[in-house]
Amino acid sequence: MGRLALTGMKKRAESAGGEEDEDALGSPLPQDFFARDSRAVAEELLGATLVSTVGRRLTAGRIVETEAYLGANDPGSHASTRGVTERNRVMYGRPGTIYVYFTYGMHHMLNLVAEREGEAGAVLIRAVEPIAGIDVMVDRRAGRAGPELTNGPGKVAQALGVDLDDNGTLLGEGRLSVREPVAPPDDETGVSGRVGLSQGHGLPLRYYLVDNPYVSRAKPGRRIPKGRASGAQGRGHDRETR
DNA sequence: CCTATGATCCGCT
DNA sequence: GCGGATCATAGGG
Repeated sequence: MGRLALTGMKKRAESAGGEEDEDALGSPLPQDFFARDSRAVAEELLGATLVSTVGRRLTAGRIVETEAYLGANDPGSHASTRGVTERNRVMYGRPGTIYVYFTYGMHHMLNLVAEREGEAGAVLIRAVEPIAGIDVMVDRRAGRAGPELTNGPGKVAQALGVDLDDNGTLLGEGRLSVREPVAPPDDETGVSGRVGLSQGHGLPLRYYLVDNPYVSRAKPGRRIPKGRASGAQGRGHDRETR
């Protein structure tokens, strides 16, 4: 929970488009990173930095909560059973593509496409810890501050200015990019069922940094032993209450 | 602290 | 028409 917050970020981003300041946030994750099993991508995105330059304003946050969405076998996924549709076709596209959809008549959901071309898979960004451009985020979030700023998928999209214009674009080529973790994440990772689904909520596909204050909500989960690869198996009786 | 409910569009059946 | 990978608010304990 090191406060690496770059509080005094110069407002040069507004005039220059943010290029210089962006580079200080770390090197972009390679495309290969996303060309893997959605669960591995979801787990390893924890600690990475999500950067937005929407509206020529730089905002960035550390990813602290994700969910994996799979293909036909996943009843909670937009790519479940039914085939390719206008909305979900991005999920079948190139790894590293941004998938944004609009729901509940008012919220945008930000996902990053995984797996490989032709196979559906994506990772929902559920929560981030603000790193840069906090004043901008507060503005976009109607004055809210603290965890309320970005502790939910709709809040993340709003704070970073993400909308349907980003849908189908590639990370690094548009207004969004993801950077390698600044420091090795020493936080423990937890896994639990996904949030808000009517189907498929039992599958352990939600990943989060244990005890991070920006994680959206407590849910029964288990801790992943340090150094282990993505563990989708096994059920624990641990409670992650907070 | 908690649970309940309304808001408000669009994609899909 | 229905219901949603949600959020903010109102109300009760």
